Amino acid sequence: MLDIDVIRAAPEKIREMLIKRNKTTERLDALLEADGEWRKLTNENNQLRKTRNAVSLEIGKMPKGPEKDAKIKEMRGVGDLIAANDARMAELEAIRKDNLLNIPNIPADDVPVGKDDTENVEVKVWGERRKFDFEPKNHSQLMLDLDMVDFERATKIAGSGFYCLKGDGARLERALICFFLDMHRKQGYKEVFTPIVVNTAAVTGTGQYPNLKDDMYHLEKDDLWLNPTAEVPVTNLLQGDILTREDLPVKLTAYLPSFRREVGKHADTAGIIRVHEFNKVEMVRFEEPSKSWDALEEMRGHAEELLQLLGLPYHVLLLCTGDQSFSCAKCYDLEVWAPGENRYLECSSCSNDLDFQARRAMIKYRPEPHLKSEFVHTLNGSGLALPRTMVAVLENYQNADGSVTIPEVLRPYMGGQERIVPPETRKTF
RNA sequence: GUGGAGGUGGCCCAGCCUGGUAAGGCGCCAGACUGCUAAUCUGGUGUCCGUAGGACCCGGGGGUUCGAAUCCCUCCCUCCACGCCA
Repeated sequence: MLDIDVIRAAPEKIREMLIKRNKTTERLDALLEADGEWRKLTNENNQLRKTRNAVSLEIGKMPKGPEKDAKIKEMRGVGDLIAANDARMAELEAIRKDNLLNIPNIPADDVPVGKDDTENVEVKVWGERRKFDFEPKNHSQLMLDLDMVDFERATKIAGSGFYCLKGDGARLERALICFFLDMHRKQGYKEVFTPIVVNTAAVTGTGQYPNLKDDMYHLEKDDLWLNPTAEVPVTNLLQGDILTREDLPVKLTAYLPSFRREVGKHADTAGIIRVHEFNKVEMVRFEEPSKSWDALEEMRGHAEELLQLLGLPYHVLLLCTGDQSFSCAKCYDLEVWAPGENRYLECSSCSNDLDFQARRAMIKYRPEPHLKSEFVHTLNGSGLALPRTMVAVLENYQNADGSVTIPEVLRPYMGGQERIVPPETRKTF
């Protein structure tokens, strides 16, 4: 959520921003109109209340009689006027809030202007793409051949778009999670494990609600949402808090399942690249405003380190204005190379949201004990999304005989195992 | 789920029964004073509209009233006890 004062001061800058982001400006116009009328009525009601407060005090001291009755009657009329204004103001505030909550963050100055994902800018390429002397399989085939996954049975119990890992598939998943969390701990993040369902205040705080509400699973009876990304529960842990400067930076990491309805996105890929439920390890940071840009670069480095230690080639994209998500001011995507797919797969997004989420979730800090509290800056980055990392591991580390070599950094988490090999006999489990 | 207690500025807490427009303390800041960053005294320390000034704020929402922290309804949360339970 943007600062209404900033919008009032320079509405034309906000208009330009929306156009750069490839968004309409209707909401801005509606917001400004509602705000103008709201301010007018606010002043009007302030005057009416002032009168009523003074007269009410007099009434309390007056003796019974026609004079007192007349005053009471007069004040009853004033009360009606106030109530009428209040009703209109409530409407205006709802309009204002609805529009304010639906206006995206302002892209940082160094974010390239572009209409969609074709105009993102590649800022870094890391690693050598492996040259295969055989035709590399895609992950789906590998996982089936190695008996690591069962799509049908997952569909049976949950529907299409879900999958069940088994055997070395499940163990590799767990190894990756443990590796990511251990690395983030070394990088200075404190591990948390939060609830996987969150309330509407939480999804509003980080900006998924209302504009992405159709992509989240909603538990109607309890009005709760299934976690769409760990950014939501983890960032909102500090909802409503006022931190001290000594508290900052707060660096948290969490492993959490994430749920996406993926409405309108057809499953263009068989396998586990786009699914309704997937695991993700996330980094979330709360920073002093002056330090958030450095923190973004550092956090991106933390995510990159994981891919480097896994020995997976990747590149880094700086997202353009048209492809940026709603809440962020600047965002890098890390895409890992998947030779079986013959393309890059997005496995991390690292963004600085500035005070956009903090203003929604009321997360503040006091620069000094006597100074007024200010909003913190929030950042989040995946480190990393599991399914696509697993795809990259399997496809990059596959061998001609159909086996997969386990990257060295993961072996301690798999009891020293070095390879995943096809099963000798096929049994149900 | 049942019963009880509770939710008041950054923190603690009074006021509620009996409606009259939020007291006090701690912390922090400024000023005064004093050898002193200590003690003491004075003032400041929530949000909104704003030039002034004013309005609002007692967990959220609604109601009664000229006037609600206070009375009524409703929802949420916390603590304690009991119940149920992985």
